[in-house]
Amino acid sequence: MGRGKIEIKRIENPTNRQVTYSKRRNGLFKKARELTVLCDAKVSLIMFSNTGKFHEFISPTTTTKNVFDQYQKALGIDLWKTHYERMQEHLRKLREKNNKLRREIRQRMGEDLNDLSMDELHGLEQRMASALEVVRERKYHVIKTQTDTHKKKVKNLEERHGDLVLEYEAKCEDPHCGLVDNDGDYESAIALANAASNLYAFRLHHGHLGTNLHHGGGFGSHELRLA
Amino acid sequence: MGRGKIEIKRIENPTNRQVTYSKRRNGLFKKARELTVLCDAKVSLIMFSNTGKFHEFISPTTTTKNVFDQYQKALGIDLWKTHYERMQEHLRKLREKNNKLRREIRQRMGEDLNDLSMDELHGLEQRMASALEVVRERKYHVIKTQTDTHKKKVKNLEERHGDLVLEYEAKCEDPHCGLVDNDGDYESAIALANAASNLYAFRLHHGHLGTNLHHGGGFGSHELRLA
DNA sequence: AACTATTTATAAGA
DNA sequence: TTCTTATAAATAGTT
Repeated sequence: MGRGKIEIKRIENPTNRQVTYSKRRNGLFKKARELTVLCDAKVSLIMFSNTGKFHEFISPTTTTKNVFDQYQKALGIDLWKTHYERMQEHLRKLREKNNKLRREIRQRMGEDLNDLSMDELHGLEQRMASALEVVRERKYHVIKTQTDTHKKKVKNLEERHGDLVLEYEAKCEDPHCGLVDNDGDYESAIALANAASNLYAFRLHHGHLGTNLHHGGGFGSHELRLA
Repeated sequence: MGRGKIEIKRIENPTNRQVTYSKRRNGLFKKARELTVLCDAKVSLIMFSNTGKFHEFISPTTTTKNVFDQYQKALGIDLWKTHYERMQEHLRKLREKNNKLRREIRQRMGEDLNDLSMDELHGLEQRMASALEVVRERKYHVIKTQTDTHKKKVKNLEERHGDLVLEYEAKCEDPHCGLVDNDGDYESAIALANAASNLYAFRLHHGHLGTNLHHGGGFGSHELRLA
């Protein structure tokens, strides 16, 4: 229909093709609209030109989603079925695993034991006992580490204290020491004395702790008290 | 285009409408096909007649699902978004919960303890210990129930045995008993004798078990051996 | 379903 | 793109 008849095959001239696309697209839309009105039908017409341009016609009495849902129902298929099903399967497996984990945990918390046979109970008990042992060992390790650190600090401080005391005594025996000779400054001597007495108190306090730690079984009793 | 011009409005005559629908539908399909070929375009044409009949045209170079995916991409929407999103959210939550459960269980199995503080370790230990106690009690309960059942069975059998023995002895003291009087049938006497001796063996065997169970501390030692 | 008189769509040109 | 117009195609009403 036009000045000349044309063969129905791809139009090679791009401009021509584009023009024809535009004209015929409008014709198609018009026909679709007419069909919708004349025959009370629902029409969905979606088009993509070869350049990717998108156009659509949808009957005013419906929506594209609606047509799609109806389309799938009419064909008895679900185009996103595999996608959904994979998700559902994933969900199902996760839920199952979750339930197993819950059960395991409940049993390890002392619940849900009624269904367990003697052997199962026995196995559970052994596993729990050995796990408990691991936890206790870990706790012991943490205590020991902390204590060792503490011990080192104390040792270090004691040494520094000893040095200070020696130094202090040396100073006192020194002929320059004492109130007779006031060449040294008074305040610094006071500070030194204070420092020494503070350190002594510190030594007493930590010495006590240290002694306790040196006795065998110290950790054991510690653990028992903490357990 | 036809013998007369028609107004574009719903055709009230159903037959007429149906005929027009059929004719124009074909025309639309033909035009869609021509557009596909001439302009190298992708066309999806879905139609539902007012009677619910479904027809579609789809360019041979694509699929309906494809057109729909492209359609959604072109519009930047996802018609099934909410559905998907709810599923994804569900999945995410389940996975999260799963991980928490795994961690809890691993810790109760004595793994993954390094990140735990002293207090956490202590709490875990206590929880595990008390759960272990529950499991042990349950096991004790199962043992006790089984043993009680057993005991009852033994008692029952012993009583029945006693009755049989009495009955048997009574029969032997009976004047009809013995080889002198052969009124009774020989085979049944043999059978009775066999039954009695079997029962005696049974009594000895189970009597031993029963004795063991009657002693105090039986359960305790039982438990220790099984633990 | 055909037929066909008419209307409508559109190819080519401007 | 849009308009024009000669011509091809579609189709309303009829058989």
